[in-house]
Amino acid sequence: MDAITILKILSDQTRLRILNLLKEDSLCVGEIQTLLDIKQPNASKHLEKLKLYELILSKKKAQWVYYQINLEKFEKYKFLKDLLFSDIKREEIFNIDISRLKKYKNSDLCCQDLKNVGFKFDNIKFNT
Amino acid sequence: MDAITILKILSDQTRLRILNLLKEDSLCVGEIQTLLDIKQPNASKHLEKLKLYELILSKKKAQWVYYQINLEKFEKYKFLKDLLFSDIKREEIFNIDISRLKKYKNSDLCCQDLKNVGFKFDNIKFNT
DNA sequence: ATATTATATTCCTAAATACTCATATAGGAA
DNA sequence: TTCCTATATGAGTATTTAGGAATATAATAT
Repeated sequence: MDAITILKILSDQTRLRILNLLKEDSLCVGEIQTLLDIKQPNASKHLEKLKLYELILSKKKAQWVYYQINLEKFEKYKFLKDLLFSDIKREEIFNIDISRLKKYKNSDLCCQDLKNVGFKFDNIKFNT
Repeated sequence: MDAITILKILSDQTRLRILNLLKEDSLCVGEIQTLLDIKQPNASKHLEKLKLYELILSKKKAQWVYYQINLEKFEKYKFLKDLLFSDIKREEIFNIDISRLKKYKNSDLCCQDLKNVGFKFDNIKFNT
């Protein structure tokens, strides 16, 4: 696995948004799909690619598949840390995604609820 | 200019090889073309792209155009430093390119000579 | 069993892009 | 001027790839 391959994987906005979320927390496909407001097959395919090149790991729990960052890769390729934990923080889209993630985590919604709410999520007021 | 754009620019082996050379020294098109053993229009186009996104700067001297790293970008995007000065050093192709560059710099060849020698450069013994 | 939900996969299309060849531009030398 | 060299640009091609729609697989629930 060389640097070029990793750069190619990263140079897609959807995948970078996914990694940006996963660096905060482990998430299942449906959560990612809703938080980023993308189609399910699209989310699944990007996750497959990220997993194929070992940037993320997966764990199946019942019918859900949870994905998480693979810290090993982040230790090997040092540029990944600066990129995800520092450089992209200046860009709005990644901050918005994190806000939505935090709003979700602070709510009492579960994965299924979130999927039902969909991208109307932003307009919901929570009592937490 | 966002991180994705920069990642797209970097996720091409030829461009990364060019940046790898330029991080060592300022070079003209013909030198890059020969050191990397690629066609002239190809070198020119990659350099144009790197320049368009301000990863490199150019300076014209007579009929030669010299390109150099744009350090400003490397200050702004911290991941660039780790990538170029640390992560890719583990990969053979980038080390070979640097070796050829050093061999050239230690010789008394100039840009024109190098172009004439072409990729037979590797077999030449220098008396320096 | 059937129904429902979560995720993955297949097929297709549209867009992006790296490369080559041929040519154009621009500068220097004779 | 003409010739030669350095670099840039244009046209054409081939490959890659992100995304959507439809479908398949897998697990749970009733």
